[in-house]
Amino acid sequence: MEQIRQVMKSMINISEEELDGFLGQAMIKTFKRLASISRPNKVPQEIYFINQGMIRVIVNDQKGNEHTIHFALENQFIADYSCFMQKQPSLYTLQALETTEVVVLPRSAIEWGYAHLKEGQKMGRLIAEFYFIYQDNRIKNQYARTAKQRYDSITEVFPNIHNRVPQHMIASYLGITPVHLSRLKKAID
Amino acid sequence: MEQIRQVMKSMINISEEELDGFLGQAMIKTFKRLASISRPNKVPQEIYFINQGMIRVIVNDQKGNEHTIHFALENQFIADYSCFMQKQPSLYTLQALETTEVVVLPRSAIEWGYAHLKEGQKMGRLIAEFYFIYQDNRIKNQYARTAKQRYDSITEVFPNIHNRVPQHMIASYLGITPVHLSRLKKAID
DNA sequence: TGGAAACGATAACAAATGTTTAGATTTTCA
DNA sequence: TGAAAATCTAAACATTTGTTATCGTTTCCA
Repeated sequence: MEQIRQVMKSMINISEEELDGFLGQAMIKTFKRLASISRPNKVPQEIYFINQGMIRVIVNDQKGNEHTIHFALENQFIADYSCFMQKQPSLYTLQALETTEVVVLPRSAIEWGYAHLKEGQKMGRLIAEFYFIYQDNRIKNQYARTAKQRYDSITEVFPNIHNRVPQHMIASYLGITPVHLSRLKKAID
Repeated sequence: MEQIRQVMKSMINISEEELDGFLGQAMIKTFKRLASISRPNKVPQEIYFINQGMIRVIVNDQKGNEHTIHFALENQFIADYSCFMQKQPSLYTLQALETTEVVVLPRSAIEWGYAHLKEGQKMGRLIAEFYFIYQDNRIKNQYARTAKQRYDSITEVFPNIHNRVPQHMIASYLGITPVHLSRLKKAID
């Protein structure tokens, strides 16, 4: 649990004792490539912290088509955070794209943290704000940039993604078809 | 300042004395229809709470086209929150769509709240989480729904919008042209 | 309150994007 | 390691969406 300790210490003032108390409620799990870490239709009860590997967040539309909402990388927290907070059935699938090791934080641990960590609320605020900024950027780019421009700058957000993720999943993330992405790459802007 | 008091009391445990201290640092401003409340290229130093009226959040692309990112309604907090937090020059314009009265919360008041209100951090967390959920929904819908479906359900998020906002601004929010929206409305799904 | 500007529908045409199919190459994993 | 599956490009065609222009109607505000 060394990685998550470092990340938490970089975000808030927290003692070793507090960290012990918090992480004592967590456990480590490993998922194989393409395994589902979380599935739709049940209320999410866990938040994950990625030690190693990579997670893809997927939503399915009515026609059954998969759309890639997000990629989560090492040292990041990930969950269907929206449904977790609202205690609603999830719409997302969390899928391991590689052999992936995560720290599992159950809801009870999160609630314990808000109640007992001196800066627990601040930690929650910072994580929410981090994802708010990420999403705000996404939405901004969706309006103000073309798919080609978003493709060309994708490594700013997901470094090394081209070596870790097949191109059709990047197309899915960009909201276009794989065929169209193949065309865009070839195009002279 | 009665409205913002009620909203804050509904979010956190806060005493009248704390509210007095916090709101003593705020002031009320009124903007005329189509006036700019905040402009791009300077670091946002204020967060607004809408007493009366309506605010449109706009981003401009390289070609100078306007895109409507968001509509903010009565009893909501609004700002270029992303740039406010990062202390970066804003990319957004905040425009009053009607005569609009706001409570202005300067950065110093926000920082004072985090430091001195017993549940100031929690208040910050709840606001960030509220907007996170809103954005998550937007992104989800962008992937899993057509523009027509998003148009048909827009009043779930912005009640009464059709009586308050011209259709071409709704098209702009949906990310399509006004001509195309006019076509979609007529189409039999 | 009256003239100017904004607004929304529509049509014709252009451009962007999706769909389907095929084929060559690479990757996976039993 | 070798057969099966996945991946990427390409082309032809279909569909969706954007662009431009026009024309009544409504709204705005000096």
